Amino acid sequence: MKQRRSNEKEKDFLKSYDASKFERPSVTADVVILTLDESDELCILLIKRGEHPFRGSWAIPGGFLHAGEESIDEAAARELRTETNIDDVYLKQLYTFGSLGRDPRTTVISVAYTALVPKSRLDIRPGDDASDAKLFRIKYDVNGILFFGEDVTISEEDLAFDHSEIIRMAITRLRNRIDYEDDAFNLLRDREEFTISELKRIHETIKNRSLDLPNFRKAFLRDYVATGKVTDTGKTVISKGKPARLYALAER
Amino acid sequence: MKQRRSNEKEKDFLKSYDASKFERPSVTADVVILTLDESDELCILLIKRGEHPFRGSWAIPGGFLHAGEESIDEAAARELRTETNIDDVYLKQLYTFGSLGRDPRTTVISVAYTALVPKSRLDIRPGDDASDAKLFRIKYDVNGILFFGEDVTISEEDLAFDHSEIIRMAITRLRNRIDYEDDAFNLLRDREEFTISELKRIHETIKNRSLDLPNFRKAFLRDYVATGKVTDTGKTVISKGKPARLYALAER
DNA sequence: TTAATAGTGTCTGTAAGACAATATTGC
DNA sequence: GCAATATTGTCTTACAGACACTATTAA
Repeated sequence: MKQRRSNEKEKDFLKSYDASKFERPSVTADVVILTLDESDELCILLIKRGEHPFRGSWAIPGGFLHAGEESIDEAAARELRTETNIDDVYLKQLYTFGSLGRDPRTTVISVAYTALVPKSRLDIRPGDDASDAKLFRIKYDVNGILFFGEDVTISEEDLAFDHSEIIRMAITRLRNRIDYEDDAFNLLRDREEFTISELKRIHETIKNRSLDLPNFRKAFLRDYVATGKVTDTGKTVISKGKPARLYALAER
Repeated sequence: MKQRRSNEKEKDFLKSYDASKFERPSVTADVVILTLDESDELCILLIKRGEHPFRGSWAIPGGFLHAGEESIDEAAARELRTETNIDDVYLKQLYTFGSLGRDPRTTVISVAYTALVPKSRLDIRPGDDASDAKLFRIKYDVNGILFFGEDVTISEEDLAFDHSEIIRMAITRLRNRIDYEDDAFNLLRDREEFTISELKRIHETIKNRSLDLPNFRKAFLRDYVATGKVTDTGKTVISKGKPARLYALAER
């Protein structure tokens, strides 16, 4: 026991003094990129891995931290940019995943981020380590989440690594945040003007349940219009019934 | 080895294939260990660093991940055990800090955790990399947080690395969680039985503001007693005024 | 008795949710 | 006119907070 303790001690000393002498884990920044399609359904960007491990499996985009050259937040932004050509959107750290064996190669610590992106700004292109990149519609099933691509449908178990866990956490977090943060607007920021019904539909998508329009409207007027976060444009738009009033994000 | 198509591509390939050829960051698990003292004031365990960098400065306990031997959660638990001889308490991941230059040596990614511990279970002993370890009372000041030790008082700026930021985030998170999670009980779990006033005082400490006892009581009865999480022992305890009823955590 | 603490009751304002009723458009 | 959608209004319930009031102990 004593002996073991002094071994420990030397290891710690050397580690803090010259960390390069010791095995270090790899660190990746992985990004759950969410958007809404034309029907206001929730979509996620997945890439098809071009390299081992999990070559050929779908995964969320991510890549190794360029240690010394960038912060972990910058690594996440770089991954987002690489995959979608987007800068400057909602991008927040989600959680860090570091179970043993989550990567079959070696110890990989994955710092996961969530990005909320207006679809119109997406310019999808597979990064160097991917053979394909696609948007998938997210649907819920008794067995979990299904991902509907244009020509493929995959389930949670098909995803590489523990990415299904990461995605589930991202969706849960978004659901919990949407009531008291302005996240929904980040998903539609390209839409200059919008109606209450449109915003309600987005909330319904994220929460995966239907909402009462009169009550939603009441809360919207109280929390966004009365507080000045959103302004009434005075304009209306006509679709099938009574014209709806158009609102817009207030200037900042 | 593949043909060189672009520097980026080759870099990525090698990184994913043989990550040891590339510079990796060091990863640490750091733990904000919080407890309450006899006066129900919030305290934090800080260690005095015995090694460079920041040798001699106070810091939260932490250490390098033993890559391949433990998960990041296990590393945090190990750090907690090393410093306090405690296992099996509230220990949750807080946030991951990975700014450039947060450690002067090299890139260090720090996965921070929060531990809530009953003081009676604390058995403080400096780890191998520390020359001292002490509890400090947390006090708020116009300039930030002050830490009162038995014979030292330090301020946020005296802390090593970005540990003041980590501590502030831990306290903020605890404050936001205490209303809808049962965290407060984890800070007093050794106290078998407790009165409503005692629990209220803990909430006041964490929120750093005074609460109304009748209203606190109402919420306590509704959220804890009526739901069965806490049982009324039927006993009372006398101090200075009317005897107070004793409650206890329900058996699990 | 008084001081101190515990506990009860009441009132107000606000928010969530169910849902009825009305308004304005295209057809 | 009718169907569809938007908007307004009403009612109930729940919770937060302020605060008056009562209860029970020690000294």
